[in-house]
Amino acid sequence: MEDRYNVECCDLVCAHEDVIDRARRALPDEDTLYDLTELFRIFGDSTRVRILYALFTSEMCVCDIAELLGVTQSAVSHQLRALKNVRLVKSRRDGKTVYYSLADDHVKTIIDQGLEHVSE
Amino acid sequence: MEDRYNVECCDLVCAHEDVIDRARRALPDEDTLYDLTELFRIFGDSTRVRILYALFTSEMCVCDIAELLGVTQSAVSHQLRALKNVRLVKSRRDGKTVYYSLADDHVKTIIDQGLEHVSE
DNA sequence: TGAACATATGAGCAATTGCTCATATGTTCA
DNA sequence: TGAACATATGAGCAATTGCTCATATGTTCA
Repeated sequence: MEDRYNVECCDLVCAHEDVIDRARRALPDEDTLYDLTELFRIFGDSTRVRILYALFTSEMCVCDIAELLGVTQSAVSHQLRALKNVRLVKSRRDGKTVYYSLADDHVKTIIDQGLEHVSE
Repeated sequence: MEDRYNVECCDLVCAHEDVIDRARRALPDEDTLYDLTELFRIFGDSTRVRILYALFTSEMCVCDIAELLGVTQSAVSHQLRALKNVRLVKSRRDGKTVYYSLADDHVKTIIDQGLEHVSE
């Protein structure tokens, strides 16, 4: 059952078992890790980040976002779905038009943290 | 020169020009956007996030990280380079061994913000 | 200096991603 | 109800990505 003895790296040498064990306990569980990376993956595309920036100013309909960014309505719609899946944006329908807005202000906090890092 | 009249989306209707103009001014410049999405893209992979979590506990050598995560030394090395490119980790050499550690505590802040969002 | 070892790196491949195109769905209004 | 319109969605494709394999680079020590 215990497989910590199986030190295969680097021809059985070098491994600092204590450090590895400590790190292993710090690793997040599978589900948390999945959710977390999925969330950040969403921030890793310029079209999506542009959409989020646009929504900082006010809610917008799909069509307006498409015009603003110079991409297809379809592309915007696909990306909005991705943003919605991770609950970064929400939508409301008004007649034929669907307005999208930021789900909460985590978006801004996360982007600001990122900005702070890159602008050092 | 002015091309705001060119409302091509949705058969020339629907566009809320004021909203679009306001949003356009809020968009980040090209370089900032590039740096920002590149940074978040790095957080969008589970191997890289696992490495960061491991480094939360202490500095570690490449070999230890490889054993911890059960991936190749090569894979770890490639990912560490990516993490280094965006200045999330730094390294120091001690003889044949290279120890990696977190570059600063933006890493933790960003991940914590992400966690807070996904665990709502 | 050369053998041993830790790490870095390039090539190549399967999997993923973001887009466009075509079309489906949902809503309004005459 | 059906035409008009805003949005959503599936298929398909080019580009990107993360891995492994092979090997190069850097360091120590006898």
